[in-house]
Amino acid sequence: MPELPEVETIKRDLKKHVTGKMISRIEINLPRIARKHCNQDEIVIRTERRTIKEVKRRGKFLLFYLDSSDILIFHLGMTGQLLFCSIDSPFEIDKYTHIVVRLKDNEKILFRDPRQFGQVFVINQEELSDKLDLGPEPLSDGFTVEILYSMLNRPTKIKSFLLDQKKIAGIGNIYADEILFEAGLHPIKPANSLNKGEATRLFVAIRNVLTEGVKQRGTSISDYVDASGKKGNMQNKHRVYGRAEKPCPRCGTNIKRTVIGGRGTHFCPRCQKT
DNA sequence: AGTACGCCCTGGCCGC
DNA sequence: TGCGGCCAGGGCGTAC
Repeated sequence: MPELPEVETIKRDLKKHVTGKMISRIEINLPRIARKHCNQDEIVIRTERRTIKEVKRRGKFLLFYLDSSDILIFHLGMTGQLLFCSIDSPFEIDKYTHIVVRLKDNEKILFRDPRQFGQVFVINQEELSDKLDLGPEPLSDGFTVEILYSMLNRPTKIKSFLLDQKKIAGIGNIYADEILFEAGLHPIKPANSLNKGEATRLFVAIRNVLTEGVKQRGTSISDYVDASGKKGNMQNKHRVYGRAEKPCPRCGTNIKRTVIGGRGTHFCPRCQKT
């Protein structure tokens, strides 16, 4: 569910609500969510009575910088949600609420995740680049056509390339399909077959589609909601994702669905060239 | 070392 | 109404 635009939306919401606030205690009800990098007891100990200095995003990870040199990190997997809970915006702690981050005045951040693919862990700031192991942020100034072009040096299908977090951080299955439609590139096209012009089109499409996704506050197809529990609007703007056998908005040809790298892939067989 | 696939889970939807 | 089968936006471990 949550790709860069969704995590960015949640980050902006939580930043407003929790920056400068102290974590009284974290409760972890499902150990498997805390299986990576450190165990659940360590997470509890290293976050207790720590103040949240900053909230940031890196790829699809959400980062809470603490007043120690530690960072509390969440990944939402497929169905994860982070809900800010207060007197004004109460949320029920249900069977899918695996983590409760308790703040003062009965405020809380709830982590819900029906499919349990999410993760939580605490690492030191110095371990960040090592433990997350991500490619560049596609919306940052540091990401350029030249950098993108230099990474397109392998015969991997371009769709798989876009999904590889070590290449570019934050693109998931939905935005990958939308980006390739925007760029007019067939998802099976080998990455190293793109010429400079095609790489430029891909670069522009990555920026445009992700920026529009953030502007629309993300895509809500099933589980995704922001930190207030509200749905995004980007699903209404999709041109290929989830539109198999419906007409292409550009040429009218029926959109096709196939499977690439085990993921459902939607494309216009006429507009998108191999 | 790079790439492809099965698998981790649960819920929703479709067809019988 | 019930149930089996299939689908799902992510990432990892394993096998080449």
